[in-house]
Amino acid sequence: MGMDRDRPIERFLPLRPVEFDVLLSLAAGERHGYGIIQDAEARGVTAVPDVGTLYRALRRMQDQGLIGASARREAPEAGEERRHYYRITALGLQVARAEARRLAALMRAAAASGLIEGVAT
Amino acid sequence: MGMDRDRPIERFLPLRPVEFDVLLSLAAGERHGYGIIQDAEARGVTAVPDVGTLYRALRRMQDQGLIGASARREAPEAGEERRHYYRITALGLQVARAEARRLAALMRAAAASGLIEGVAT
DNA sequence: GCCAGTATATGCGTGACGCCAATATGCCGG
DNA sequence: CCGGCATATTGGCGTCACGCATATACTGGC
Repeated sequence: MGMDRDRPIERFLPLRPVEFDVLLSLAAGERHGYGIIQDAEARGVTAVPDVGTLYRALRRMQDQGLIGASARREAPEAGEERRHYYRITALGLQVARAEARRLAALMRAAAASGLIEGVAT
Repeated sequence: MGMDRDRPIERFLPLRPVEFDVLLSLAAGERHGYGIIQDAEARGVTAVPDVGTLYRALRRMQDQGLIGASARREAPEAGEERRHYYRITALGLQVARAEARRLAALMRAAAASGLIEGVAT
């Protein structure tokens, strides 16, 4: 699987934008693909991932062990039969945290360069 | 140049990791390619862009009008003859700010999901 | 019946990526 | 003084991810 026994976390950084979107949504709870897109739409106006990009990213990230299929898939309620639910894995959580740290460092540098003005916490 | 008369800023979002690295370095002042790499190395340990990726991104971003060739190129001091200096453009600054806002929103969502612990401002 | 929304998947062409090698200069140690 | 390391940029090569479009299918409203 190309698992790279050592350096398991940094191997994935920097995450592609769509990948961080996915991990961010799944960190808040189980979601299906379309729900992740709706999350992105609700979060900010700009930069909603393309559907093709999203679904392919989901499969890729599943292969990499960053996310996994949810058990909810096995007991679908009414109206969600078509949905594929995903959950974040322990590895995915570690990677997401590492990426968040990277972005935080970037934001600090951005603030130091005067790139950020009215961005409240 | 494929300028896209309307929606000039959002067109570029989300920036690729290497592109934000570049704009971030140049927002702090003029730099040459290798200097940008050194900036990234100094900033955080992880995720330093590959040289090929960096130099290709520089040319691409110049074509897009995000960065421009510096005037310093015309009057090279001793030891910097080989260097190509770049500066951020007004457009590049706008794009960098928009991306910083996007990332800030992402960080807020990350914090809400408990992804961030010890990340001080 | 049709259009819009929900939900996932795939084909296609372009282009960005990571890795590596080439080129060239300056500097320092042995 | 010569080999190696840091500096500095460029190009080739193969792979892969992207954006766009289309296909499929179900639901609900008008």
